[in-house]
Amino acid sequence: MTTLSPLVQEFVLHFGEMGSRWGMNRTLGQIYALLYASPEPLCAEDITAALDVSRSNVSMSLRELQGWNLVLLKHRPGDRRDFFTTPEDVWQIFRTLVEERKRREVDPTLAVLDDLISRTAAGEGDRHAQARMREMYGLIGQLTTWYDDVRKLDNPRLAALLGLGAKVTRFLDAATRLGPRRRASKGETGQ
Amino acid sequence: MTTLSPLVQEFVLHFGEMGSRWGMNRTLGQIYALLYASPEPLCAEDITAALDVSRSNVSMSLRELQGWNLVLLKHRPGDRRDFFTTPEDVWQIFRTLVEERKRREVDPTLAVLDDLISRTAAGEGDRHAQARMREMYGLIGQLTTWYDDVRKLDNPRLAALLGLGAKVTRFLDAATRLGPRRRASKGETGQ
DNA sequence: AATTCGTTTCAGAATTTTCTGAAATAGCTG
DNA sequence: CAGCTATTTCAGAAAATTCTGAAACGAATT
Repeated sequence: MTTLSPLVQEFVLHFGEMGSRWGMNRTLGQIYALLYASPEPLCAEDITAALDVSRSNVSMSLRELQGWNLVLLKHRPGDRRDFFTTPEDVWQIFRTLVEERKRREVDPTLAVLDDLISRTAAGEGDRHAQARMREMYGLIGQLTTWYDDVRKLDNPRLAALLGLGAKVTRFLDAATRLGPRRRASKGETGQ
Repeated sequence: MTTLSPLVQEFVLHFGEMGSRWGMNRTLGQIYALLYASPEPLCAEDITAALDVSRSNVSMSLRELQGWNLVLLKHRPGDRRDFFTTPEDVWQIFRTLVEERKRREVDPTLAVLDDLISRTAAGEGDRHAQARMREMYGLIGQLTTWYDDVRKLDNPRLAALLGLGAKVTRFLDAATRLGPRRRASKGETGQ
């Protein structure tokens, strides 16, 4: 990793560390960061040199990152090597990331809950457990349908939604007739 | 794990597997699931028996789950053992979970980006890298301020926001004067 | 102050995940 | 098709994480 400027190097190392927390691994995070920060596409050999990891590791990681849609393949005329970049639009990257995490972290759970809830309960304990599972299923279901809606927004509208922030309550109150904001009463956490 | 009904057992095992994908580990996930599904609080010994993991592992994991605010300590009169449950309100659990992930996954990155952006660039490459970092910083910043706003909503209002789903565009268009929904034009991905 | 019951700590064992290097594969080019 | 260059695969090495058992600790009780 000797050819990188200290600035980029720190960026890359940080993403390496975060990689593990984001369901990737160190190399995946580092490669992504390197490509993200690089002004032009890099080939596998460049990456090997820059990060000082084995050529095969780079190859496997690039393949996986392509599976995540987080890196793109580019070709140069008269050069048969593969070059790689990250998508330009950070919003698109964000959408991809969320989509991917939903697929890996949420969907399987939803499927299991759906199955378990429909089983016939064997006793009082099961009955209670199923009630709890239904609560969880309901919550996750609401979140995912909301997400499915929001996901369809184009970038300007998504940005607008984010920009709205707290002001969204005004519309909510108007739309749902909850009336003006009350003090939290017993039984509501209020946050 | 012989004393659990098949239904609860499957639930527990699934959460064990998912645990790893959610930044926990298997035992953490299993204990949480067990407590979540259980009709009443359990003590550490109960958990050891139910999951067939070592007593010390249960102890450490309970401590960590308390750190995540995902399990609560309960006491019974005339019994000096500690008993544990999960918070009742699934919304609260969800809030906790998101908060915790933000703290672990987002905040550190934001701090690093903030630092790196303010450094003086050593060359053209650094200049480009910093521009990219600013893009990323801007996106994450927007997301977190939005989150900070939404987090303050009480449960009914949060539910209302979710219920709104796609209809939110109407308010957005009204609020931002973007005009009626257009076809995506060049430079917008549209999703 | 010794006993009992419950909890915590921590070194190292067991397991899982990640990474490497050597060999296989694939696809041009002359 | 022989010779290159670039890429991929995969068994096992290396590293990181998770788990255990034995011992320490703490606090109430006799």
